[in-house]
Amino acid sequence: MAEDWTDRHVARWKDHWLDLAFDEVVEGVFVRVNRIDRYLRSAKQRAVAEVGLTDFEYDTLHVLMIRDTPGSASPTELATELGVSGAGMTGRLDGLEKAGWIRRIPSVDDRRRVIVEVTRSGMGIWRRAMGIRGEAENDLAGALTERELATLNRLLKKVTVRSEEREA
Amino acid sequence: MAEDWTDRHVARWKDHWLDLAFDEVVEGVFVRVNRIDRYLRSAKQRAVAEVGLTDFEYDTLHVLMIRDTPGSASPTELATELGVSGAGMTGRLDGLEKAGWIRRIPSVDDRRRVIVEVTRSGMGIWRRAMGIRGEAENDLAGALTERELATLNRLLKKVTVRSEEREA
DNA sequence: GCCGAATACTTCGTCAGCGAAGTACCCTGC
DNA sequence: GCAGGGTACTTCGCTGACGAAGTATTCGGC
Repeated sequence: MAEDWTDRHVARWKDHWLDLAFDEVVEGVFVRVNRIDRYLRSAKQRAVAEVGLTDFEYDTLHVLMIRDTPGSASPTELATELGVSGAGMTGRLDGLEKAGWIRRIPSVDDRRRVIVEVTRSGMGIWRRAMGIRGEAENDLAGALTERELATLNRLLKKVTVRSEEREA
Repeated sequence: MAEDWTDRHVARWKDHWLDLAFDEVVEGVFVRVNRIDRYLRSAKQRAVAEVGLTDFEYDTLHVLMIRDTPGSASPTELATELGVSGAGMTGRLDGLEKAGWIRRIPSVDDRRRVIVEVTRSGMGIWRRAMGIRGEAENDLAGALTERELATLNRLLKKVTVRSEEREA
């Protein structure tokens, strides 16, 4: 197979930094993981721009939708899942609310709380972005056979399982 | 094997969003790629904080070092490789220069140009961060046998090759 | 049943980054 | 040999995010 960016990266590294010990295969795996993630991020950004959302507006709608209670959450929950500060969340929600994609509803049983709910139009625009985004993923996946995809998935899971052990 | 975050994500998705067609394995692969990348990003951030660098300071030193002419580049080259604007690069270099990790040298043969050069202390701090960062990668890689790692690398390369075709 | 601690969210001041405009310089064609 | 266009970097005004402080509400112990 022709060489990719990672091959060139690894080759260059070897030439210049012989003294910093590293395993070529390990380096290759994680650089490629990073390159794929980066590619999909930019594909996502294009999808999202196409329907008229910014990156962070989409992200916020996305975590709001893909949860046990789809389309409804507290600002704090969203902030945690998005890895964003409470203050940042307030700012995001202000924008989304003004655009009409979500609404804030004061909780009746605990008046400190606010419930964030997606609107019909918010759900619509998120779904359109999702569709375009899925195309890019399926296209990439097409580089592998079904058997290869299953193997890849199995091996990646071994890695994520360990990473989640480390996080715990 | 026990379930990971991605398994739960896929299961939840299936329950709530049957109508948005998607392939479980494809979704699994790319969500896991994202989870691994995210884990390594946060591991990197810890490594980098430990030696006293911010994320973007490390990134800048890093692209300055891992190139054909290690430790020397123009601001524009760095900006392109980091995906940052020219203005942003100026700001980063100001900080790095003040901290004594790089210096700006005016080019003699083209006085519009500036050459960014890493200093001895800049190289030292970058290397320390690299070492800690490498430990996290090797630890994750330990979840797989050498044979599995090689297979994973081969399959990932098939995917990156396609992504690079799409980018061209 | 009331006081102090905890919780949920917002406001405020600051920072890194962006795009656009500005400055300085080089190069090409006439 | 100089005018016009391009290049390399910096400055400027603005935006999204952060942490810390502020406001409002609930909870827990006595």
